[in-house]
Amino acid sequence: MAWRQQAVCRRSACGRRDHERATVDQAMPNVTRNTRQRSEVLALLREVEGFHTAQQLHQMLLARNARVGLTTVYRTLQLLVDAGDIDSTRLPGGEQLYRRCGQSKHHHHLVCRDCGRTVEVAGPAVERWADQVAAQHGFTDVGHTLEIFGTCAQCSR
Amino acid sequence: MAWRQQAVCRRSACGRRDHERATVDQAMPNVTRNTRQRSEVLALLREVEGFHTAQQLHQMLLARNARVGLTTVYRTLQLLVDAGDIDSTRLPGGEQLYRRCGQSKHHHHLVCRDCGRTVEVAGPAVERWADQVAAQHGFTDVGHTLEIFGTCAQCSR
DNA sequence: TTAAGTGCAAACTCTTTGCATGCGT
DNA sequence: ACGCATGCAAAGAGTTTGCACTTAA
Repeated sequence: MAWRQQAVCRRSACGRRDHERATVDQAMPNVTRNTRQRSEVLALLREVEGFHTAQQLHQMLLARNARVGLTTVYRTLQLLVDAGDIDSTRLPGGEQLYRRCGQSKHHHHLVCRDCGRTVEVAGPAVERWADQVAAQHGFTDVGHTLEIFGTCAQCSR
Repeated sequence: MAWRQQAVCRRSACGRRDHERATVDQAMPNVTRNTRQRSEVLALLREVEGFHTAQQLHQMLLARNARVGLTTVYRTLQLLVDAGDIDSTRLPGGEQLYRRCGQSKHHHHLVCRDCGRTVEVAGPAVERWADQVAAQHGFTDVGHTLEIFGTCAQCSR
C-alpha cells in the first residue's frame, strides 16, 4: 500500500493580496488562465468563514447560480493549496477541508462535530514542540496536523 | 453534508492484559463471542509493530493463511477501537490506521511519509493545552488529533 | 437451539482521471 | 489558432451495509 506523498498543513505563505477588490476578474496566482469558474471559486472562498469541504463549496456555488463543475472545484482547490493560498486539513471522517487563509500566521482549528463551526486557535508552543520532536528523531521536511474536535456550546444544549 | 459523529483520538484505556499468552483462544474484551477470525486479528495485532490500515492487516492475515474476510477485519477493528483496546488515527491521505496500544498513556505519532515508520511521542502539555482551549470556547466532549509528518533519516538519504 | 458473527456482493462517499468540447490569451 | 481549462462520466480507493449462511455458547 502506497503511503501518499502529501504535504500536510503546510505553513502557509498565504500571500493575501488586496481582498477588498472582490471583483470577478481578480487574478489567480501561479496559474496561467483566469476563467469564470476560478473566479467564482475564489469569490466564494473570500466570503465564507472557516473550513468547508469541496462538496460543500460546490453546493454553495450551485446555490448562488454559479455554474461550476465539481471536478473544477476540486482542481481549483488543489491548485490553490499547491500555491499556498488556502489551507487544507482533513477531518477524522476522512473528508478534506479547504479554507482561505484568514491569518498570515500558522494556526490550528477547533471544530464543532455537529455544525462544523470553526474557531481558529494559535499554538506557537505546539509548533515548536512538534518541530523539535521531529528533529530529535531525525525527521526532516516536517509538517503536522492538529485539530481539536468537540461539541460547541450551541449544539450541546 | 453531515458532519460525522466520531470520537477522535480517544484517550485509550488500553487494558493490556498478558501479552505473553499469544494463544489463539484469548478472549476479546467487551464482546460476547470469541471466534477464530477475531482471534486471528488479535494475534496479528499482537505481533505487528506500529500502525497499519485495515487493508494491510487483511493482507497480512491472508499471507499467513488466516482466512478472514475484509469486512470482518473492519468490524473487529471498529469493535476494538470502541473498546479502547487499539488506537486509531487517520493519515492525511484519508486512510484509517489501527494499532495495538503499546503504552497505557495517551500519545501522538511521528510518521514517516515515505516508509510509514512510526515513532510514538508523548505530549502531555499539548493534551492540556487542547482541552483548555476547547473549554475556553465552550466546547464539550473534546478530542483531538495530532500527527507529525516528515521524512525519516533513512528515507531522506 | 438461537442469536451473534461471518463474508460475499453491492452500495456509498469522496476524489481523481480520460477525453471531447469550450474558451482565454 | 493554440492549448489550457472545463465538465461529464467513469474509474478508483476505502469503508459500510444487506442478507443469507455459519457457528459459539
